[in-house]
Amino acid sequence: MARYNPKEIEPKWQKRWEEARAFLTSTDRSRPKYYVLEMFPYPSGRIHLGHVRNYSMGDVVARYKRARGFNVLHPMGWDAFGLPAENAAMQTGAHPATWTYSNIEHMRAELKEIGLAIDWSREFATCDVRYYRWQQKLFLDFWRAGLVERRESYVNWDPVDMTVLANEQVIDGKGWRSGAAVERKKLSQWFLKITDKADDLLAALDDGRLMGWPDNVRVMQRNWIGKSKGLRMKFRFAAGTTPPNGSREIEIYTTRPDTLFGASFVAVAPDHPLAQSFADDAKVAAFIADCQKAGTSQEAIDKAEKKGFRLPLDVEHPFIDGKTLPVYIANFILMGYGAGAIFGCPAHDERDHEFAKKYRLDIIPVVLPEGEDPLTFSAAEKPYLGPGALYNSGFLDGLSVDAAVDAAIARIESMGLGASATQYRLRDWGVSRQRFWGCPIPAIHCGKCGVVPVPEGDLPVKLPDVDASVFKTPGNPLDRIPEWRNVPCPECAGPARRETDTFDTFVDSSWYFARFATNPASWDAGPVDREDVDYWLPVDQYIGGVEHAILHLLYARYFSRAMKDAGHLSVEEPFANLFTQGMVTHVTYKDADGKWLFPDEVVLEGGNARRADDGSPVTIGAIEKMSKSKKNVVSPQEIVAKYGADAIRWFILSDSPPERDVEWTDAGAAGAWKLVARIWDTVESAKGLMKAHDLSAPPASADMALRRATHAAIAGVTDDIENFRFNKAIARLYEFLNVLKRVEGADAWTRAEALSALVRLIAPFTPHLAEECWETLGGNGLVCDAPWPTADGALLIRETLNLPVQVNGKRRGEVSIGADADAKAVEAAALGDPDVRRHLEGLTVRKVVVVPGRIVNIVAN
RNA sequence: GCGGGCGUGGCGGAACUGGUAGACGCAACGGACUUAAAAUCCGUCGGCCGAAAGGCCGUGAGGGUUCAAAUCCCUCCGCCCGCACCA
Repeated sequence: MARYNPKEIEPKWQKRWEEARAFLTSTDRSRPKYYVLEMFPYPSGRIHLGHVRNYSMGDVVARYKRARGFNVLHPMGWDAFGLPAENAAMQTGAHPATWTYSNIEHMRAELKEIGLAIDWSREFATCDVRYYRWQQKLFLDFWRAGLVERRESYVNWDPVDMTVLANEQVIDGKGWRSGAAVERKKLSQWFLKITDKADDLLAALDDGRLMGWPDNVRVMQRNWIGKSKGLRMKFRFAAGTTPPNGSREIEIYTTRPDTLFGASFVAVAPDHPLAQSFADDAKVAAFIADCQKAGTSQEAIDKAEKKGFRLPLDVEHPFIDGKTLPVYIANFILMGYGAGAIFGCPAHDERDHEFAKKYRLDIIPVVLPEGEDPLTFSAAEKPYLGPGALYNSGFLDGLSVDAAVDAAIARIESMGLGASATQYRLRDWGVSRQRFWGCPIPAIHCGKCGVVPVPEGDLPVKLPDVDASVFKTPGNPLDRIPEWRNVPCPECAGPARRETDTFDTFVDSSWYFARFATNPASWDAGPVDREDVDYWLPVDQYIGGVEHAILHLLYARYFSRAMKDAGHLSVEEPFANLFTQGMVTHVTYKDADGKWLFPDEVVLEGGNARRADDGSPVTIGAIEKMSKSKKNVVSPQEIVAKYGADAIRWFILSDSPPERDVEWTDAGAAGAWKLVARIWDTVESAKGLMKAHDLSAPPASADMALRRATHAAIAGVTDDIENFRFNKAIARLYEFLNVLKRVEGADAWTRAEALSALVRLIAPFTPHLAEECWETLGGNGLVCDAPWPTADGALLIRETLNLPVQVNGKRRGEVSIGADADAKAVEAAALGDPDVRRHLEGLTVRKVVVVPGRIVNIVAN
């Protein structure tokens, strides 16, 4: 018997697929469509096992759906703009484009080795002019449609990467890439008005449009959007107190207008115009500076004391004549949320309580918890946040919290002091980045005409050709290329300059799925082909890491809405079903000096580990996500070279449920390789068996036990793939294989049927092996074109059942009985079973529960 | 702090959503083949008692509902993820 050699067999079939153009997207629109998409990779240079897991899952779905007769779109491309290319340029002196495209070359070859059923004719990189020119066009469309805004704002400035970060890219006060402490800086920025769509982005999470999304992702997005309903209202300054800016009143936002009678102060953010208007006062300026200096890191926030600065201002209480409240600048008020100002009710808010205690302000309880005595109840020690009845509250007395909220809003509205308002935590999406390696924002700044869009006829705005040496200087090289930057104004033809900001790369990845859906023949005619995208979208199955639960997925959802508004799409939700897969983990190793070691620097012996070179002891550490810094990485190339792509695909899907983390182990990979060899041995000994039999109708002599196992495997694997339970599908295939081995004496026809099914069932997981087996057995054509096997329902129904019998809930015996036996017959059989009778000795049967087809329980005492 | 999730053999995990707990794989152990090893094949593999048949216990802990609980309810304990001064 020839040993299975993946090194020869896998490239052979990859070549055959390519020659047969097996995975080109069909234009046949008579069949139902199925669009499978995995989040496209950033071309960092190498494929890692996380990619392999992601793309293997998508490939199983794609191949399975093809076999089920769907017209499948399964594309691949590159999220190719971004900082690492510029960092590489700085370090190695290679131009970002050179670096990026050479990485793509390399990674494409690596992906092809995995044997993915991808239509490579639709491949593109987001840094291709052919792609990003249409992104510029989309932006101009959005601009025209009023979805774009340019405004001055404080931005999160990453001093190491020298760029602006979105709020979402600031993690614990640090830049998500550089890890540097983020600073605040005021800049003119381009914004996409995602908050205009906040309501619909939120509504779709719950109204059934995203039923195919995991709950946790929907929850995360809901929290991120952070809708709250409340009241925007004004407090008038008390007579004799006026701020330097001359304003008469201050606007605040609250979700607890019911607690207005418990108000004891008003506070504004350090950035608030009111606070800023006192900036000439050295003490105020010092306080504000102090607030801004305080880090935004997690630790800083946790430790930060509530601090306030008492302004020489008071406001009138809206409901209580003659009562005034002091006004503070407070460090815990955020300018970016609500009105950047609040009223404080210390009795019913944690932060206000802390603040009031520090500055000895009144703590007036106005909500009485049920069962408390109004005369003795106090919130002096800690604020009360729960429900109750209003008291100490004039016209609100006796109302519930909810009713009081409404009543207070109504009163403020009738007084002309404010109106109910909805607030979102979500901010508009700042898309400007001060980087070279991104899509240029198509705008021109003219001293006379202001900010002017680049005329569509002048698109694309291409990145200039630059020498790689320009990246040695920090900052944005686009600022330093006058011949690119200086252009005539498109409106007045006077001297003007180009926008030198480029788009956040999340813009690039917000519409790539629509581009893939467009036939490449139409790629130069527009961003998308309307007919194509209307046919293919939404993506039927999107697969990727949960780390994109908020940013990428929210932006893409927004972009679909914007594209719909601009007339490019018909769907607002781009991804009908989302699957978030777990990470690939591996044990970590450290040597005696505490240095991380690569797995291949370590030798394992029993439960111990030593260094491969000098034999010194190694500590086996935690199982963690594979990362370069911890060196617990295994390269897919090595595994492919050792065991082949099929084994790697099989193992990475077999060991854990796909949504959970999977631990990569050498033993597991070796086990998968054994499985490949085992299937091959089984098939090779049955060479030509399929060709020798007409499988359309079973002969009378067919082995029923094997036929049942075959059809149970078909039904089970089908169900498991449909439900993304790849680990269970694989377990069933092992079971089936075990049966196949046990019944080696079965007749040839039934064995042919079994193997024909087996090979098609493994094809989505181990496609090369499946092709080789299919050919060996004498199947027609390629197995990737073969129809999915169908289970014969009649063979799934057992004629006789083995029913367990319990006595008082404990299993005591088993009866074999016809599947059609009625409850009486089952009961009689159960009571007649010798094992059962033994356990019933001396007892009186009180009740017999028969669960049809499942179990019998006899209650006796 | 708020929100979400999870706890099952030595390990990854099954258990048809209340019906035989531990499928399948990995590891381990025993055996066959071999000069030997690798590979392969056969077998054992939750704990305790027992020679065996069999019995008792067992799904983080404790309680409850039910003929029947890993699954539902309550109270704890532990772990993971997301958000976090959002008024």
